Amino acid sequence: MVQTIALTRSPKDVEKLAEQFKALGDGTRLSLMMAVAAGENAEACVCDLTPETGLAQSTVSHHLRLLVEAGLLTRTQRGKWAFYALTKDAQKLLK
Amino acid sequence: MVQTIALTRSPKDVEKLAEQFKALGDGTRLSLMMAVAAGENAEACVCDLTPETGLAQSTVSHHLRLLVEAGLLTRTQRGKWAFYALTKDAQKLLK
DNA sequence: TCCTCAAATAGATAGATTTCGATATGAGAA
DNA sequence: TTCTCATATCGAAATCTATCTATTTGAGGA
Repeated sequence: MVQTIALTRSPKDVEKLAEQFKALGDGTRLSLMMAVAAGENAEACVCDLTPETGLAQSTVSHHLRLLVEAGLLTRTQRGKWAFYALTKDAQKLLK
Repeated sequence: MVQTIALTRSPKDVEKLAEQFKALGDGTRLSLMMAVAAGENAEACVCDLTPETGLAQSTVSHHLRLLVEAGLLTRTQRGKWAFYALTKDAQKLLK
């Protein structure tokens, strides 16, 4: 029998884990996560992330919101800019 | 800077990884993966998996196909039954 | 206060996904 | 070969998702 994270979790946790996998299950969002992780101090603002994707700013904002809701990114407002950073959960799933 | 699997991969690999996360990003499929991992010899046939989900047999078959296509399950025909087991990739992502 | 700029939200649309019932395939038994 | 059973495939419906443009919000500077 193979030991997995999943096997140690309750049905509710399975849904949460599925939500996190789903959030990572999109090329654009996975690239955003990589860009955040690669950023200075392991964080990045929307202004830096948007050009890298080639998508509209509103689309990037939408994807970042999904990642925050899934518990994979944190959002911090500093001046006019919003900075995103990986959560512990994200580091665990991506390491 | 946070070290991640993702950061070590090429754009093509990122798409493959995103596909695998996407496959795991559904409660039904994640539960199927858990059921397979928990099965005897870490494998299970559709006949065992279908009742657990409460879904139609054709729906379960469809989800299993997606998991195979993503490289997370293998399929082996033995007699009339099809047995599914986790791949190395799946064990890595779920451990 | 008023302007500017970064980011979020709203609303719309094209395309993808989940699910089902019905049918087809394919392996072993008779 | 013909029957049965496990699984896969087909076709359709409802729902969800990714993306855009346009607009709004909200923070700092003038």
